[in-house]
Amino acid sequence: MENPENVNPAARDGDDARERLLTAAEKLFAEKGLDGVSVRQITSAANCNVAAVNYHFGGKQNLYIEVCHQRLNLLRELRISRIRQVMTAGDHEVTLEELLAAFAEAFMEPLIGQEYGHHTLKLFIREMIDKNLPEGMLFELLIGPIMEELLKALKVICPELSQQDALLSIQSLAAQLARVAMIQNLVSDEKIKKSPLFDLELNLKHIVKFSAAGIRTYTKNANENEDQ
Amino acid sequence: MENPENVNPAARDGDDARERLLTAAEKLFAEKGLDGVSVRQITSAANCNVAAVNYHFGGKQNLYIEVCHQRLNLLRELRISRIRQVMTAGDHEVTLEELLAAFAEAFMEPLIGQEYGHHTLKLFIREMIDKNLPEGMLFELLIGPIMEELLKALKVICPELSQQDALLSIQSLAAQLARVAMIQNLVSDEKIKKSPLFDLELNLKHIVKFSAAGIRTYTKNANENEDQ
DNA sequence: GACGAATTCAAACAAATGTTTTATACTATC
DNA sequence: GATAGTATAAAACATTTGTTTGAATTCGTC
Repeated sequence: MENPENVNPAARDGDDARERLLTAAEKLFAEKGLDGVSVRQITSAANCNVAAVNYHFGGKQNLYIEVCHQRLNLLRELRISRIRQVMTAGDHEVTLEELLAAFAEAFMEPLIGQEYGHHTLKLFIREMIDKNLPEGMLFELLIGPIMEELLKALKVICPELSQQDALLSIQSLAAQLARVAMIQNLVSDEKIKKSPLFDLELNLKHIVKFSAAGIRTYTKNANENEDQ
Repeated sequence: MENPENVNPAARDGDDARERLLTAAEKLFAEKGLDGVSVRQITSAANCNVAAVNYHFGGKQNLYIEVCHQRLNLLRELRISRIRQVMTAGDHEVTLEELLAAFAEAFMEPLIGQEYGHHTLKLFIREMIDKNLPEGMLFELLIGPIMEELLKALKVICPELSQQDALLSIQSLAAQLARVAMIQNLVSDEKIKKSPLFDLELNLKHIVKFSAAGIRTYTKNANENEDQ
């Protein structure tokens, strides 16, 4: 109490061991997954004892869940706020391409570039392959809310679009974005990365154009019936 | 020896230990990945001694590479032959939708349904996240040749399509298909699976329509310049 | 300064890992 | 039937794993 600014001396620079463990674990788990990292790797990266993980979190798995929880919440808020921001810009009617471009940016931004943002996608892909999180956590905390938000926005712009077609289109969009993020992060060969096909801007432009056309296929003939 | 039909008793039903190891390892590696499976799990599934892996393959990793090699070759031939088959059907001009649908089928078929085909996608996704195969093996044995084949077919149907637009479109298509395969395999919740959004046929129809529209965006205004 | 609680630490735990070793069984050839 | 080469087997190898223990240290509070 004597020091009103730093009541807890360990909190000097957020330097609690618990906090150090979280940041060290976040980076390591994202890189190599739950089973790819040993408790000793984490604790030595966090500069604390092996027992600290069990003391503060009650086990390796709990630490993993805690880390994912933080990351999921952050990611969700980033993306949702970006969608809302575009939809309420207000100076003019939002075009379909603008919405898709904004979502594409919101989708990609946390997944590429940053120090450990680089590995965030890895973490979630890994989670889809071998699940370590509680059932449904990924959907409830991330996928569900974002889909809902994008669906709402899409319906404003394309009112004729049926719920089902909208959802299918959203998933097509997300799939393409995930692929680009994957490639941006995972292709290590530098000379391949220079190829225009791996250029981020080019890919995003393509995906927006490609997907807008796909979506308009549903809006154009909403009352016709064209397939054979 | 006295039995002329089975000169080698171990070969009775292809029951070499080496062969048993390959099939057991294929299934297990696909499910859990290289690091997710222990040598003892493999050998006990193959009904042989722990040392057999090192004796026949010189180590766990070599066995993994051997398994992947087989699987990659099989997958590539399946898909390429399916593309060629459609393109040389010959009774009429192949439409864009027909090609896309054929590729979609060729892409999905080995990834869903079968006993261990179920896990093939897992194996490759895992390989993208943490690489255990020799550098470039995945691209050279699978992705590259298939892209080339599909590119060739696409150019026949859409001669106006530039090489770059064609490649981008192919990747958009593959990304969407990979997502569907992923969901088909990985979503365990049965009541979610019943949702029309997870219906395989519906998704494939959507992807063909959606992607055909996307591709035609490039062919329609090959000489115009429409984006602002 | 002293007390009790919270935290850190070195050490040890049992279990599981990939691989190697050494010995035993098999199989074909002479 | 003996012999060389191949295959299987049980056991031991040295590491590494996540977690627990119990003592030492630090903390806020009186």
